[in-house]
Amino acid sequence: MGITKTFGFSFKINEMSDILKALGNPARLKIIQFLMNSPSSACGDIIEVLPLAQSTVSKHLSELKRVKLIKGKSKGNNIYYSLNIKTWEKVKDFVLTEINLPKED
Amino acid sequence: MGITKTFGFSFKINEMSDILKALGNPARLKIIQFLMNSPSSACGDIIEVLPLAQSTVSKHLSELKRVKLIKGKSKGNNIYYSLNIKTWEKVKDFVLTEINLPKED
DNA sequence: AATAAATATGGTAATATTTCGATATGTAAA
DNA sequence: TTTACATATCGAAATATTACCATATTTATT
Repeated sequence: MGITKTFGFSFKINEMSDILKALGNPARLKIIQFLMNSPSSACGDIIEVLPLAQSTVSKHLSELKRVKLIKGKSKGNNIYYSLNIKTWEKVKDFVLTEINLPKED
Repeated sequence: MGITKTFGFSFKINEMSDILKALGNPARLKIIQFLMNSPSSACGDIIEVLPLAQSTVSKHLSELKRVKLIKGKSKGNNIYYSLNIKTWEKVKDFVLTEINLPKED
């Protein structure tokens, strides 16, 4: 089908998998990494570091905005993107605490 | 297209986004969570906790195996799956250190 | 108001993903 | 070696994703 079943899963699992899916793409992951190193970057600067067309990058930014991993602010002629720390912390918390490693290997 | 560009991205970004993509699905994320709480579970037990057909779960397990998030061991009539700690640690490291949060918000 | 610059959106083609039922394969037991 | 059980694979249909070009929108400047 191509349609992901969400019924029968907890809200938390669905929410987190949605965020992780957004991170599961080279372009989007690189955008996140870029924004970590260069907080509040103009859209144009992000486009520059990616090997993709402007319109493609724009769509990736939209997707990251949708899951609230980033936020954009208009300033003059540009839009400056920055990370949404809250969501990133959510990911960290999930990876670190929600899912606990067993003792053995 | 549906085809993800990997050319122009570092190996690390491509590798990590591949792993994160595998985690970015409710069924697969739940499998991981389940294996955290019940290390070394029989395939059948995993199938039981998911609202999906057996064949569908099998494919999700394959995908998790492909990115080395889990490993399976035959034992008698069953296959027991467990987490691949190394890969999970890789994810944790990436989230914690490769990507550093900026000070500001 | 016209122009320019930055970014988003629409349209579309190619490919990927998810799901299921049916079937195949493997593994142990009778 | 038949039977039963557990798991994987096949085949197919529906939908999703990614990418691009072309164009629209937005915002500031002239």
